[in-house]
Amino acid sequence: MSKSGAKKIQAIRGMNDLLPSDSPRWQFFEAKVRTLMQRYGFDEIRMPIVEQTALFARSIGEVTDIVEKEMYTFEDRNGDSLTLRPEGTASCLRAAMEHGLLYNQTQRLWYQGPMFRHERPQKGRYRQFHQVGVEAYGFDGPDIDAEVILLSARLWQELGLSEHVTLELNSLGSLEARAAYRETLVAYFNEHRALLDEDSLRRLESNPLRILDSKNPDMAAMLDAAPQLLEHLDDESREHFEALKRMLEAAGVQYVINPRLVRGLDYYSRTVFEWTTTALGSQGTVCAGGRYDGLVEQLGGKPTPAVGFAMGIERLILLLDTLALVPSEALGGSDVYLLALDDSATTEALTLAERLRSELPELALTLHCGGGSFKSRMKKADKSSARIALLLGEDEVASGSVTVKFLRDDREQRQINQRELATILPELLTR
RNA sequence: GUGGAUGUAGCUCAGUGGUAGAGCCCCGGAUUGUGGCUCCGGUGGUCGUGGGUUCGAUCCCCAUCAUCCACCCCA
Repeated sequence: MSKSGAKKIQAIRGMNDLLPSDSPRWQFFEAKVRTLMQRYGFDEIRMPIVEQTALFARSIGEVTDIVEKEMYTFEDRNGDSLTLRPEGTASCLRAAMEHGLLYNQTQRLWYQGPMFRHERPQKGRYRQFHQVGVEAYGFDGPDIDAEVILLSARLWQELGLSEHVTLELNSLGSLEARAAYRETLVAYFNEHRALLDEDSLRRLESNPLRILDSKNPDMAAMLDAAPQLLEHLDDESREHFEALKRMLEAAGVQYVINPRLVRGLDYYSRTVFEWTTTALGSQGTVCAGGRYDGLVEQLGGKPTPAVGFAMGIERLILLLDTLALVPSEALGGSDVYLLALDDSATTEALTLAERLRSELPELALTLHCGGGSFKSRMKKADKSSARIALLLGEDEVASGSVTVKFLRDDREQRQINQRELATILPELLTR
């Protein structure tokens, strides 16, 4: 509260602080992801948050909502148009191409970090949000499609989410087949123009496939009778899709074919998929991706097949939270709280803490700082997650010992020689 | 960009046209070196911001900002 009356500065709308009480679940999630990627042979890549605006315009599609109205775009001091990345696929591909990672070789990459889209925030949707992305380059068969889907399925399993998410699957066909289907569809919609709502009329120009996704009940019958994407696939895409389905079945992964699953970004072709949940309100997609075989060429590289997906970390954490799936032992905190009984032993407490940290590198020890009454020091020990409090008073200093008090178990406290602490403390903590 | 709801203590929320309260939290004490339970006391708010009506507004009116939810779109 300032007396000056100056306006409070707050965080930008839709950009959230991650508070100390939140970060343990993020770390829990991130640790799961990191080891999983390693187990599947995917290597981490890190890209800048800012790119040339043209990268996104050329990859995501000029007429998509993201590019048209959701990007944080600004001019650099030298007049270049720069953009805060709205997604990771384009950046990842740019980096891989720029450093020759696609030259005569395949790549399996993953990344994690903030993305930016200027949308109205709501539950599970923020202007700065975080994604984990997975991209595989140079594989054209359905095995890699299955592999990345299985990777995601295993993550749900490890997080305890399997029962709460559904895999939706579709194929968009080759870019040529998709373009042909698009014309058929536009012709159909034009025949039934009178039934289209305002949004759909707009999409008829921009992205007619998305009309299939409409939730408007008045259009349901007309949409049901519309030409089906899956019936207009080219033979190669059809075989690819059938093979993928067989592989998923062999691996025991359940899926639902959703012929209206289209994905919003222009670069997708063939396989597209989404993992959805009903537990998060209207932002039900927690992970989505697919194939984008044409994108490398579109960005000026040699034709290179590619497949990938991105998951929304906020949404997944929200889901873990609502389902109470973050184990309490993952919540971190200290093992031991070391306190001087009064100010006379402050220095001894400090040096003892340092000695223990040298002798027991695995130990999480919080040293009481800031004085206060003995009672308040004990209260802080209690508030901490520590199972053991180490007390250091005049008597202990005089005898070179420390009092060990158990804060969570019904055990007698005891006095231990400071020199024996490093060997005894780990035992006391495991029992 | 559109619609709806909500802004009172650090948090969760009551409340009234006569300048505010509870619970939790925090601090101190009951208990000179022993936390959690209990009891007592205390700190903390220009009632989102700006304007209007009024003798007087936290309350009524207008505007604005923010948050949440939904639409759109997306992870």
